[in-house]
Amino acid sequence: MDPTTRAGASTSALHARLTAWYAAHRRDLPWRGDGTDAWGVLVSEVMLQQTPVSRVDPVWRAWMERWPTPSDLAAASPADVLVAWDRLGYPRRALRLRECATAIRDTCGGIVPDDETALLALPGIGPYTAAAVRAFAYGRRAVVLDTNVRRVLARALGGEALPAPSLTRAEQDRAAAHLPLDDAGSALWNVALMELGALVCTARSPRCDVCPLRELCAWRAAGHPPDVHAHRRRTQAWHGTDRQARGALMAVLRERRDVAPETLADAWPPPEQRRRALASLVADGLVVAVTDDDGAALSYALP
DNA sequence: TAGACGTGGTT
DNA sequence: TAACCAAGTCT
Repeated sequence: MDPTTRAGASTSALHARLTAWYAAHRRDLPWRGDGTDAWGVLVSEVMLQQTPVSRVDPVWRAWMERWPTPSDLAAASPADVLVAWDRLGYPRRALRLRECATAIRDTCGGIVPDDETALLALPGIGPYTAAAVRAFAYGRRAVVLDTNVRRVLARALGGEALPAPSLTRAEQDRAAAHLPLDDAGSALWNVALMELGALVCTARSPRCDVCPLRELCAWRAAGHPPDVHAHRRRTQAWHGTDRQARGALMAVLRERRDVAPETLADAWPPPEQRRRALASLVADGLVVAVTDDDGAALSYALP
């Protein structure tokens, strides 16, 4: 039996169980509705980058109501976009999404492209989001490898508790080898795999007892061995970091849009760290400084 | 390629 | 409580 046949047979058994489970347990997320076009899917994917579904849901609904097309968002001010982004986090994503909308309007005729090269050329769109738009918005065959899919495949096929810290070539090859060959089948495979990772095959407490793949799972067959990458994972510091300072300053600016330097001093007292955070926010285009003739800051505002 | 980049719920 | 984790991208 050649490798292609083996992979095909394995995929077939997994696919049948996975799709049956998905049909019964899929969530009715707003961006999965029939009324959602490619722009809506793209917006949802950018918002969902490193951000839980529950936080994205209300923001996405309001966003699509306000800016239903790329041209609508492109015409909005950065300040309005940042305020609407609210507390989704990583506010640079909001700015990039607006730049993405501008690029779609100016270079793609206002239509979200369906080919990988054009998608990857857009601001804020990387390998995952490009594949997700092709698969979920256009029903095309694409290797969708987000954190959920990586984890499910690492367990079911690789027998490991968790995937490596960063995406490997071997993982991409394995995912490609198991992807159904047809457009519709591959699109369903992708969304079902992702949903299983989100609802059952979770990072912390996987619900193996109700998993549709349990009889086929290599990790379960191996006795659930621990994560071999554990020693390489380092936790991200937060308290007292410049990152936390940036977040505190942006929270004030979202609320007031334009504030005196003293107001920001109240929001983040340590002067040197505040200066550093503000400088980086200005460099990122998230904040603008209004200065007098001597260059002293009179106020800070959203762009 | 490793590190930077928000925010808040869960364990 | 501190740490972990969430549909990644960019530099």
